[in-house]
Amino acid sequence: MKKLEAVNTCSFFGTLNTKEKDKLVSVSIEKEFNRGDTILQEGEKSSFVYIIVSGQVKATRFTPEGMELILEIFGQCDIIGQVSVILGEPYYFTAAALTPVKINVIKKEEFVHLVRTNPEISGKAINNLCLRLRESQKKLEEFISDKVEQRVAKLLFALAEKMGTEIPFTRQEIASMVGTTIETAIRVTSRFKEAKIIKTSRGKINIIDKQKLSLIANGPPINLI
Amino acid sequence: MKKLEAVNTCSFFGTLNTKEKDKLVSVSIEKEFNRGDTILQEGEKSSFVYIIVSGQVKATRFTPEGMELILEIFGQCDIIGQVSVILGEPYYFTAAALTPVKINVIKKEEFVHLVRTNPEISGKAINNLCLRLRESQKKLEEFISDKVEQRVAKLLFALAEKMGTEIPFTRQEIASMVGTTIETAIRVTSRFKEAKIIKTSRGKINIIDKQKLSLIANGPPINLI
DNA sequence: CGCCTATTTGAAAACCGTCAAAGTATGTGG
DNA sequence: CCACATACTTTGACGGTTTTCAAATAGGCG
Repeated sequence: MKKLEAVNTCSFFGTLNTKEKDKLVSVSIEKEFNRGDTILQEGEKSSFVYIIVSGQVKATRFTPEGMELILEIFGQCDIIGQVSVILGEPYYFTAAALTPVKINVIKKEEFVHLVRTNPEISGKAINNLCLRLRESQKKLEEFISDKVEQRVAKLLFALAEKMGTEIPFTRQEIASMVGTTIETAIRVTSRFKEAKIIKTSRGKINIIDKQKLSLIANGPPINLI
Repeated sequence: MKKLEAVNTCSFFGTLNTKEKDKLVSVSIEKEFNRGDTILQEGEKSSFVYIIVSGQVKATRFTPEGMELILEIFGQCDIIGQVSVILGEPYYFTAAALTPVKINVIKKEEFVHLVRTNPEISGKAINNLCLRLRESQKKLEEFISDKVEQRVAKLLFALAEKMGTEIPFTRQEIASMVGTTIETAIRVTSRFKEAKIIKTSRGKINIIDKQKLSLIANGPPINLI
């Protein structure tokens, strides 16, 4: 009964009764992915939702010019493909594993039915969508009012809050999250390193001075040199 | 029974039975606003949702540097304040009437109860949130991959689709919708005018050549001069 | 007519993307 | 254990787009 793992772990399904959980488990398939694996691809017909049991997943889109944009990072209990399934459109982004990932796959019809018939679940879905909408709107505002340096500082600060002071992303991924090029991301992080705010190594960043980071993120531009 | 107007007009409430509609009407208050009036203010406690019966409303935020950003334009049947009410946070933006507006005001508790107990309504809410999330994510991508000229072209094209070829916005509002300054908005629209794509007058823009607009919006940069 | 707001234009500077080239860690196979 | 391949990181120079600051013009309304 390994599949119960997701159902029991995820707050999203916490309120189901035993019978409902059993049904959910019976219609779901468990899959595993390694770092880098593609879970679903932009443009594919959206026939399944994917519930993350463990691990992290990035949702990316590629602009016509080939620039990667990371829209969201999903973690435990997040549901991937929900919006596309509900809107009846092809998957909007490509989802790829950032770490080894365990996932429960549920058929579109089962998921929709579950959301339709279970008020607790639809309530959770509404909450979740509200949070994501806010996040997206906040990012929009950041793009308009912040320089790249501030955006990177905000990102690193938020990631540090969420996953600890060691941040396992490449400069390219940092760039894709703040919507810039790898070169500028490197130049910005290099300045942070100069200022002893972070330490860098291949594929990861360690936060040393979170306070200074939040100063840069929120305050006016600060002269780092 | 004027208040029934909103309830009957809005697809959001179309599936309620008579008794439910009556209840909704009994707990809502009808209000009217003139262009420029503030309907709700960012930071206020979110105690009501506002259902637009007629007219248009802009949702704006001001960056710390005083730059205005128009997040969304709401129209008939849209619900303002929904996300803030559901998340239990203060209003996230300021809503101001773009035209004369009729609105039904509903208490937070009544609205939440309605969404919780009526599966049809929660379904509609989920749909609505999914659409808004997609919109927001698309805008994010635009900011990263498009120049101002393309963003303005996209905006004008979309507005023309939605409200006809006469677009009743000032250059400042155009600027706030695409996240730029009024000066660049003016420079871009002036170039469009040169190229006979639009005509401009104080506070409004008339679209002449929608096709060329969509070329600029989607295609590669085009030399206008 | 006079005032207020919206629009316009110019010039300089900031910020960031692009292109090109080189350096450096990590792992693999011999 | 070394050498090589690969991917990640770094740096410099240049140019294009957009912001900023400043000042002038024009439309609409009482």
